[in-house]
This record gives sequence, C-alpha cells and structure tokens, in this order.
Amino acid sequence: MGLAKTEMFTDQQNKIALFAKVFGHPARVSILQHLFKIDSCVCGDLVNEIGLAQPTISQHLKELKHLGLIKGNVEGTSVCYCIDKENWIVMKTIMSEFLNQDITKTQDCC
Amino acid sequence: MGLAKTEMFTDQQNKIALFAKVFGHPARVSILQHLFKIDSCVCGDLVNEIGLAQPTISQHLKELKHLGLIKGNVEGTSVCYCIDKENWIVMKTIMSEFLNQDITKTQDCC
DNA sequence: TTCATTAATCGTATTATTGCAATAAACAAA
DNA sequence: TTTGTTTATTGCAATAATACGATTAATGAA
Repeated sequence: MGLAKTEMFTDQQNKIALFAKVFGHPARVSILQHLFKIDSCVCGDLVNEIGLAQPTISQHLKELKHLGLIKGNVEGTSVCYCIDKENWIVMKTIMSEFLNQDITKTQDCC
Repeated sequence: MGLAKTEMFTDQQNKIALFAKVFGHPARVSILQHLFKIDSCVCGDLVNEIGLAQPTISQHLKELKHLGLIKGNVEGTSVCYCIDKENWIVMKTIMSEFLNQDITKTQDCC
C-alpha cells in the first residue's frame, strides 16, 4: 500500500525513521556535508556543486528544512542555508542512542 | 523520476544513504531494537511483537539481511535472526563519521 | 506418507519519492 | 517601471517502497 503504518510504533521509533529517511538520499547527504565543509553559509551554488537541477535541489533543501536540520536566510535574491546546530545535536542524540545499543550483551545467532 | 542518481555521488555518500534508508522505516527500527533487547536470538515472533503481517515482516527482514545488519539461522521450521555484530560496527563507524561532523567550526546563518 | 507449522516468494494494489520543465515570486539594478 | 537574477512552486512522468492475500517451500511430527 506504500503507506507506513506509523501508528503502531513508538514516537521514538518514528522519529528515528524520519531522521533516517531524510539521510536516505545521497543528494541530501551531500548537501549537509557541503554545509559543514563551507563553514560560512552557502547559497544556491549547491546547484553547481551537486549536479542536479535547481528545482530538485530546492526540494531536497525543503525537506531538510522541514525536519529542522538546516535553516535559510534570504539575502537579496539569493537564500543562504546553514546547519541548524541546536536541532542537529538533538537529532544526533536520538540517532546515537539507536546506533550505540549495547552490542556486547547480544549473543550470536542461536 | 523516482530514481536516485547515485552515479553523481561518492561511494561514501551512497553508503550512508543506503544505511540510512534501511533505518527509514519504523518497522525495521523496531525489529532491530527487539533483536538488541532479546539478547538470545529471535525467530518469527517478530510478527506478533510488531503488528504487521508475516510477508511484510519477512520482507523487512530481507532488506536488513541484504545490507548485512542481521543474519538468520534456520532452526527446524522457524528461522532465528540476530544482529550481525561485525557489520553493525562497520555501519556505526560510517554513520558516526557523518553525524559527528564538527559543528563548532560552522558559523551560524550569514 | 500425510498433516501441521513456519517462513519465503509471488503478484498486485496503493502510496511515496525523485527529477525536472515550466512558471511564478521576490528582489536588485538600471 | 522594466529587466535580469535567484529561488520556490506547480504539474507531471517514472520509479521505488509498503503492505498483504495467496501460494510455495521446507521441515518436524504423527
């Protein structure tokens, strides 16, 4: 049915899945890495940096912004994006808790 | 077009996206958390634990197995799954590098 | 062998995602 | 105001993902 049954999972599980989903496309990974690398803010030259069309990049930026991982500032005709540090840390906490589950306890397969 | 243009990104970026994508559904998050919690191995009672139909769970398990994050052992008529520790650590390294990019360097928005 | 149990696979309906051309919107400069 | 520049939005085509009924495959028990 193509529709994830979110209501049968915990808020935490859904939150992890939402963050993970936004990282689930290399273009968005690339955008974020670039925003980290260029530590001054970056405008739509992401379109040149990455090889995708302008509407495509704009759409990916929208998703990242919607989740709160980046924020954008209008500067004349262009828009300047950067990592939202506060929310990035919140996301990192949630994801790390999931990734760092204690593996030493777990026994090997039967 | 519904088709991610993976060829224009680095192997690392695609790898991050692939791992993230598999975490991008709460059912798979839930399966993994359960396999961590029940530190002895777990069979298809994941179907009871989570509320999805047997073919659906089987499909999610297949994706997790395909990425190497879990492994399955046949035990009579049932199959016992567990976390693949070695690959989990590899995944964790790749994801952590991405999540732990130095945020202190980054300036705020313009 | 026959029957029951469990899991995988197949087929298919439905929704989601991706990508971009075309267009609109916002703004600066002339 | 008009013109050019930049970004967002719209609309649409194509592929991917989700879910599950029906079926098959594999195994153990009777």
